Amino acid sequence: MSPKEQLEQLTHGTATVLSEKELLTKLEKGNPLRAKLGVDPTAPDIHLGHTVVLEKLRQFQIFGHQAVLIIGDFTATVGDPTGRSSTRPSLTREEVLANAETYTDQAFKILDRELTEVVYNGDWFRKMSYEEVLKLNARVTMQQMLQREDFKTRLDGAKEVRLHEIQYPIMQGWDSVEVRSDVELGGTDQLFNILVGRDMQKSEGMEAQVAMCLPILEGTDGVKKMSKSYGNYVGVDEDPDQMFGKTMSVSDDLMDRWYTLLLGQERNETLHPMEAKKQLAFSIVARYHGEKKAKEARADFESKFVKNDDEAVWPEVDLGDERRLIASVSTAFLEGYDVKRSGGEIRQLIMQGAVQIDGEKFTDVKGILPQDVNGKLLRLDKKRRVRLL
RNA sequence: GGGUAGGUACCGAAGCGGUCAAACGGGGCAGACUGUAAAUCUGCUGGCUAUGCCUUCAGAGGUUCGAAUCCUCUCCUGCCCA
Repeated sequence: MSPKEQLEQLTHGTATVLSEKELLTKLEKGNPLRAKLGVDPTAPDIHLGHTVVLEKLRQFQIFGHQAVLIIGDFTATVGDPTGRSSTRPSLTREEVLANAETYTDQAFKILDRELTEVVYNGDWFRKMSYEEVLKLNARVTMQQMLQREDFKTRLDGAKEVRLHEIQYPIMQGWDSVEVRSDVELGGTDQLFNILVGRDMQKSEGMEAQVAMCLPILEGTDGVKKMSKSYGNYVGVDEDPDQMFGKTMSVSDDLMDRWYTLLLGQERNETLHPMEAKKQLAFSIVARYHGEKKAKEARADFESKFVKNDDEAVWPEVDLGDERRLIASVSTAFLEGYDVKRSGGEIRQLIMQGAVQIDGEKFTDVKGILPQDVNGKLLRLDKKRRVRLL
């Protein structure tokens, strides 16, 4: 493939590339590029948001370039302030290392393990002396740091900004020097950090890396970026049914975003939106679990929510001798869905008629279930039911 | 270091001696409607063995019949000054 063709494919789907011209020049040299991606194992699970950039890195691999995955075991203990409205909690080293392991395992669902160079930035940062740290700090001005939107809003909004937080971009930048990256990938929110990397490399007499930013994927709520801490994520490790279900719950607008960012294609406007969404959900599940599981997930979804099929498979819960409504619903949530609901929440569900058996609503908070419930479906809310034993 | 304003439920923000489990907004959850969409309407949103009981208004003490509200000390943050 010619450098020009590569350039075209590599930049496809990106939000910003600084600069395409530099990237082309690098490609024209004919050597494999070192493509860097830094990840902070602050949470162990990789979700669809991460996959946007991971898939891009995978593309570099396919084209014969060297993927360099930096595990920010050191930076994670600081916490990336990017886009944050408050200081991140610091993680202990143990937590970080544990997270790192599950993280890489999941990342290799997308990347080729054999072709990926994995490094830990603690390897160089832990050895650094204060003197060296100062030297790095001298290369960035306070003004540059303060230009950042996230810091500015926090300062204006009288929110604290801790000094260690401004170290983050500096450290990320230094990573680029250590791994001698030619390109650094990241979300658009990483642009500033990646640019610091360019400065760092230049002042070390290296050729500056190209910054390649990918769009940020919104989470299931359709507003905030997908993130574990916002609880709006779909993890690549989630079971097929959940993946399918979560995708089905997104808004139509968001579906379009997911189509372009995750599948790299546009949604078929001639289809009914729901059908289009089912296809999206199918593709996502198939990518991480295979076509077979995806088909099953779709069939399962349809029997549960479209056909309202009595034969559908629901979690099974044994109530034992318990027949009091509140207690029964509580154990159903806990054992069937691993969800803790307080008595108050359950009372609400009951009063509003969410709790039903065979279409019969139980609206009395002090109510009691019939003695013989064996095999019956207990409806907990719109989306959840359990089969009683 | 000095001055000053503050720390209230998931978040923002009222309350400034009893009627406060704490207004209001956002978020969240649920019901109706639907396509597990959007919009809209409605209800709920500290916990419980629940016409009552228990734990909350930064923390620890204290005053009072009674405190989120008053006093003392401690911790934390903003702003101004140095």
